[in-house]
Amino acid sequence: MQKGICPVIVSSPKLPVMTDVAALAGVSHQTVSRVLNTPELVKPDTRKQVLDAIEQLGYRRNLSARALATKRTRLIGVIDSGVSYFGPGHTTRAIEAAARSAGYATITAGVENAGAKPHDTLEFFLNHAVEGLVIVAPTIDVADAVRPLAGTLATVVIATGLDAPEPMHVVAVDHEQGARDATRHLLTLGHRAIAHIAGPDNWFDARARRRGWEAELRAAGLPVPDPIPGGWDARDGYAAAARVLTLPERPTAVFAANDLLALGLMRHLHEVGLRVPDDIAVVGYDDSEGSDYFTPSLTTIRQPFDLVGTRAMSVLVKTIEGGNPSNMLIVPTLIVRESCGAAR
Amino acid sequence: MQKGICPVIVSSPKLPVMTDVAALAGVSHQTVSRVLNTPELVKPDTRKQVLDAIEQLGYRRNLSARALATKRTRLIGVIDSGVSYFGPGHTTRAIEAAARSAGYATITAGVENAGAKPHDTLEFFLNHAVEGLVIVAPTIDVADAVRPLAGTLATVVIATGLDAPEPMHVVAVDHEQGARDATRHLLTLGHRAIAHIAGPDNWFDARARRRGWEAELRAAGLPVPDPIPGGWDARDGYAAAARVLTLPERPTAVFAANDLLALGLMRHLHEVGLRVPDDIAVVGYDDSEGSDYFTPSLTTIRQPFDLVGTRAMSVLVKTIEGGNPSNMLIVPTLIVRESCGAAR
DNA sequence: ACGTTGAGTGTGAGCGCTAACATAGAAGAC
DNA sequence: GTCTTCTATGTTAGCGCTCACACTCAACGT
Repeated sequence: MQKGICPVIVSSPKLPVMTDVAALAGVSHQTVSRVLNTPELVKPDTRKQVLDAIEQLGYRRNLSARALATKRTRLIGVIDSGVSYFGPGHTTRAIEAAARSAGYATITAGVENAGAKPHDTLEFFLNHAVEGLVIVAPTIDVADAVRPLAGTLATVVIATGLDAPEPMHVVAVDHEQGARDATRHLLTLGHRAIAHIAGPDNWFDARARRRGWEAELRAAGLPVPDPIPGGWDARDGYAAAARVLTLPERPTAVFAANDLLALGLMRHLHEVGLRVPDDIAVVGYDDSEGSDYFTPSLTTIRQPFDLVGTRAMSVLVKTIEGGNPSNMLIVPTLIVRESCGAAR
Repeated sequence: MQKGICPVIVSSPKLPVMTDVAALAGVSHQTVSRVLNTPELVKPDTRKQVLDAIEQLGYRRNLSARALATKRTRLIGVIDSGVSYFGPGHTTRAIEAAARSAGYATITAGVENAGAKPHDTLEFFLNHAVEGLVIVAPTIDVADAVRPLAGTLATVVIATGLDAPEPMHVVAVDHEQGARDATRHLLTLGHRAIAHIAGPDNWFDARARRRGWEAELRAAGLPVPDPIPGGWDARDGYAAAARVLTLPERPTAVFAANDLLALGLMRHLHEVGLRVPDDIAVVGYDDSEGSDYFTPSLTTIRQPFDLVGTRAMSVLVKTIEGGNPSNMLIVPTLIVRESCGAAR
């Protein structure tokens, strides 16, 4: 509540424009433009003159004018779930970094935010004339909303097992394989009754993990019980635990669709006096921060989030710039820790 | 490697522009502009004509042209740490949502990403002519890098205890108070030797939490030991545990600067056979996801991340649009759970 | 001597929008 | 009925950049 001089933001005298630079350097505005865009076409002496003038005036080019003239915004839209889950958050950051070094800026918007529908988010991006779209951690409805656009707008989806991937590009993390690895690990340890707590059924990732678990059980000639419906949160895992324990054939191991589910599950098991891994083995997914310090530390599946983000951008940029992006399946890795042991 | 028709992105016939809409509606382009910007100045009949034409053509206005003409980009830069910590991630999402409904788009960039220095990130935002800047979870060096700009660019920092806050605006979460609450809670339970595992010393938040702990101990007439240096990660908490246990006066309680530190600490205590809360009480900070399902569940301090984001945007928008933002101190709340009990 | 090349630079138009002003016509004042 | 006022709309000139093209001048071949 102090009284004082409020440093009002004075509208600066006038930002220098290209012709100002040109005048100072003694060249035409087009030469300045060339120095900025195709420096190799400008004689070194001239170039230096211009660069000095730019420096001296503190000139920055007006990207709006540039976008207007070139019809390219160099903007990329990133759609995420709007919830700060560990994995997607990580990937989004990697995308931003990769975009920036490729000369693009990202505008991010969460779907599910404040009741915003996927359609609104798309509308937002379209208004901003993004040149490409990355969809992180897609749900069915987001994918459906985006699909009609994918023919005209470069689009990359980060997901495995997307039905009808064309005309979207897919950067696939092989969650099905990750889930198989997790399940196989438990099989190798001698477990024969392995339950699964699933993620939200409208997420592609959750479905893929479920499919991997099913496939591996089937490959081992084991019956496949119904997965326990879950979500992504610890409380879902906690709630699912009760159902795990009342399954007709009491499982000796549980594969949870993410680490938080596993945490909630382990908490519940602890409360009812069951020990992990001695009584029930648990495997999570994501290698979330802290999972290595849970008690017991969590066996889990690690995804290379940075790589995923980098790949997504490289595919997107190639698509935008008319290349032919190669496909690549990113395989997550099993991290063995304390939460599973041999079956009794 | 399938051979097939690659659906090349055909450059669309031509996106409709304002004059196309005007022609169809039988008005001038300026009337179209008015319908979009100041609809109340247009006669309802005309307005409907125009709106119908817009609908029919699928017209979207070109924001680059608009920005060029108005000299306003309606872009806001968000600087975050570049690491997906729980709190900042949450806040960033809230900022995005709030910005969108205020008619702005956010471009986010992490500092610390891929060795990018704060200066580069700032350069990036300046090139994009952002109208405002929000700094989430600031470190000393980011604040220092931004300070010189704050006179000319609307800037909001989310932090308490920022030295020389002017001319930046500050949306303050009273972490000092939060830390005092945490510490007082332990004092009330009878603890007299309360250690602190601190966050990274170059984060304002970490410093504020430390100060709160110190202030509360001092107010209780207790000696203030040196805080144990930590970080934000579980492994830092784990490492700090060893130092906690070798403190001259063995603490009966520990206040950790965030939940992950607390988790790492508890893990270590568990390994050496100490029980929480019976042997040592622990309080965390942030109410991170999962902290309510740790074993034991973690007493912690919860911040209203969404509110913080919303407030930050409201202050920023007011600043941009020439208002006089009011200050407000956001107070976090203590969440009591299992990880602390009465001192022995 | 002449055209021919090509490297380096300049000129003018125009991207799609808004701001400022100009205009037309209806409504009201006297 | 004329003058003013107000409402609704049209006209013109940029915003700052890039594109397409025009130009200049040396170097070179014939």
